[in-house]
Amino acid sequence: MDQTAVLSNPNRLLDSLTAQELERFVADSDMVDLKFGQVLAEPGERILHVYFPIDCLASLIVTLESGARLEVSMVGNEGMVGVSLMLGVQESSIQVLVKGGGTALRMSSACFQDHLERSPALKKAIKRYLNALMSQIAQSAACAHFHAVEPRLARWLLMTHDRTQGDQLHLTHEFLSSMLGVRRSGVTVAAKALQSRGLIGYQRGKITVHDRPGLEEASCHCYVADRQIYDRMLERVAFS
Amino acid sequence: MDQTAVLSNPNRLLDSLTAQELERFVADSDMVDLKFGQVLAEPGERILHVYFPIDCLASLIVTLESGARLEVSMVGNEGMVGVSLMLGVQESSIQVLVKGGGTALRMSSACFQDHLERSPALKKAIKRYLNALMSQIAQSAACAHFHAVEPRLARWLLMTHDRTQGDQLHLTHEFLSSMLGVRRSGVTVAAKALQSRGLIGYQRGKITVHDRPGLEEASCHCYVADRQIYDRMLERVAFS
DNA sequence: TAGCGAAGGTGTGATTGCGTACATAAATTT
DNA sequence: AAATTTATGTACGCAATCACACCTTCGCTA
Repeated sequence: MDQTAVLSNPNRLLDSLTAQELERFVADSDMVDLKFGQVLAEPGERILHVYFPIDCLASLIVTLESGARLEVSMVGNEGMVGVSLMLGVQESSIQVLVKGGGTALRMSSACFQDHLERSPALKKAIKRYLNALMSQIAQSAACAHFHAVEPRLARWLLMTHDRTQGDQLHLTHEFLSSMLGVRRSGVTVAAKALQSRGLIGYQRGKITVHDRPGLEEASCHCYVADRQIYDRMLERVAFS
Repeated sequence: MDQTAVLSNPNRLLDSLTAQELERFVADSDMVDLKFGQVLAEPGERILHVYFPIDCLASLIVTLESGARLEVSMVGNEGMVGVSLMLGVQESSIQVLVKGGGTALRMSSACFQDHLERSPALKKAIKRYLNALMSQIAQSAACAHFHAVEPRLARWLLMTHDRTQGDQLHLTHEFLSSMLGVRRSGVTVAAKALQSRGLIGYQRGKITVHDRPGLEEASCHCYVADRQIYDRMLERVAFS
């Protein structure tokens, strides 16, 4: 993706920037290619860069002292990595992992903070995003606690699908299990159930979404709730 | 509690304010008495006031469409209710319930936003609080998902105890069950287990903490993790 | 002081997900 | 082509929790 493409279809948090602001923003950032598995932030470590996903996808993951892991949110081109800088906090409190390779705009922390001060539109967008993110994490907390693996898997696939181009996702059961916080074989069972109903197909780390409406049916209401959170956020940015 | 007492021992988010700032802040707010069960915010509804607990305690609660409820965070005098205003969002995304009666400083939303603009120290403190809150919600998500009822109950009691004066807590099993997101009888069993080990005592809605170190032993590591989150936040406020 | 409602104790069977273990199968390397 | 690694399928016993139900006890109020 070249500069032109970015300027015409950037990260959605940048939608409300004026052409000038956007141009400056892009000029001050690098277009980077992020690979699956890359770690963008580690709890307790300093945030050196912020990332605005364009067509990549990242996960926010909590790790307990037992080693158990759970994804609490995902970030696609509706969001950014490194929000806490906007709160004046230089260290990440959570791990951020690339789970879908692709491009992102990367900017140094200092530069980002500078842009925040200069552009009220950017600041406003990021603020709203932060609010959405928090709501979403809270929703995920309840979802992970109350809902069964199968609907959660369906939800997760939908959310991932929404944030990705194409219907193919590079995801092993092993990986999914650490996102959902369940055993690998638990994922296998749930995935088979979805597959047997024709909703998805998969083979060795490649999941294909076949029937979105069916998946929505199979997922918990949290999928809809979640979409609403981000839709409302983006609406407001647009109208403000 | 009178004005003088408040000025000498206010909510901890106000610690870093200068005497002048604090005086103005208090002058612009009301001292209110909050009762158990009072609702301070409802998802989707407008935030009319913000609250800075002095010796009361509130819960942030997510309710799913099924009616299932889960507490994702609690707010004592280390925090505030209505943070999203600092992000320019006027509606609460979560329910806030008073679970420990007491006093709080209440201020109108508009006035609060005004103070935020005027006082960099206040703004800084609230920002850091927001960051802590988000980390804490994420931690709670993993905790609720992975940990058993008994350690979670122990953790919950400790956290509540930390934010309350005295060792007596007004809490029925029914209420606890909706905080932890489990059945009422599940709480009964867990509470009995803690009681039989001499860690707590209770009778008809009154829980007494007998052995804090013992409770810490019985709770999951999340209690410590959580304390660290807020300790770090307050440290930084002090040094900044 | 009788009655009522709220709070707590207990039990039973069903279900979900865990821990573990082992088997198969597809890709990758040698 | 053989060996190895990675990914997936499956099974079994166990533990936690659920859903439901019923009983007891305490404290308030009429």
